[in-house]
Amino acid sequence: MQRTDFSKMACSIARTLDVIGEPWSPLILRDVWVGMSRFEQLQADLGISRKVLTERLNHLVEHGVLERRPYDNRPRYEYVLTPKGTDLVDLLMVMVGWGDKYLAGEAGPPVLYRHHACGEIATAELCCANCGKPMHAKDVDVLPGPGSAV
Amino acid sequence: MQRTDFSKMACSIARTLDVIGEPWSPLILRDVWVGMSRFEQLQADLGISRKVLTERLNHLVEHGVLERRPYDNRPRYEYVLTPKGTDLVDLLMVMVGWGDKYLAGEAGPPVLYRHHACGEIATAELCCANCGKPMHAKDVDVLPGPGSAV
DNA sequence: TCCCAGAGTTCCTTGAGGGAACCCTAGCAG
DNA sequence: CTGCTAGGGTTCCCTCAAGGAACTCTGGGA
Repeated sequence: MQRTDFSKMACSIARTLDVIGEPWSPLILRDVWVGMSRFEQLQADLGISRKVLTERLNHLVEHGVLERRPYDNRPRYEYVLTPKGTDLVDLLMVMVGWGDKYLAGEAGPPVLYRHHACGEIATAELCCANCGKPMHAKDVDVLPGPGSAV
Repeated sequence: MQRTDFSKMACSIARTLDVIGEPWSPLILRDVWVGMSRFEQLQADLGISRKVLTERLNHLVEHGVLERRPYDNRPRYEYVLTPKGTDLVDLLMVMVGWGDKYLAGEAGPPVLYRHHACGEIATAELCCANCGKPMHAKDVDVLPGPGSAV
């Protein structure tokens, strides 16, 4: 939890950060995405403190990003992405794209994506949902919306 | 700075978080993006501690995301996005998209984007750079790449 | 000469992250 | 029916980063 509460700001970035902006949260999501779903697995893979892992998982469950579900008669649980959480993977894919481009170095990208639709190894790009053309920082004007603070 | 150093992990998400994963960093980037470039402006708009703002700006400049440039004969500086930083705005736009969808509430989205190419208010979507079709979590297989730790 | 604004720096206090040890709940083996 | 084990957490203490307020430094301008 940040010291300053971002959730009250009139900004979707700040509100998103309130959900997954804490340290480790995106990495937990990544692991769950690629199939690592149990407490012990996550703790061992990330090397995160058990206390912090507990806090993060609870926070993500509270916000509807993960679902905690039993997988045994014994008190055993696994964490899976909800639809809301699955949509957050978009964010991870964009982070991967930027990291691959600027930080991967000589070794090249650690993971690759094969796109089902075309069968090729490909990267993700931001496009306009309306016209389908590329949509980056320089391709848009920013305008105040209905939920603006002003 | 997180206690645990993410920059050594063989993961582009972790390495990206090492650059902009600290609290406030994405919000600083957002402000710079929409034209707020000076220390006093940022401090007043965000309500961030001056000490932390200094740390964050230095960190972002060191990593080549922002450039610190003088704008007066007096020792006055402004911060502007580098091309590397401009590419990070993609990440912000995806965060905005997710926040708008799940967290905006009744008031609606705080900001809107007008896409130059089509002139319409639009949202950003992730597409395959190869075939141009939508590319979300369920549309890809994840494969180990050349920079994989294994 | 004094005042001012921008851009930091210094100092103190509090509380979150790291790490290790501990606990609790089934199953199962003897 | 006792003890062992594994998963999934709690508890505790220590350190260091975030908050916040006060202070500094630089170069105009009145």
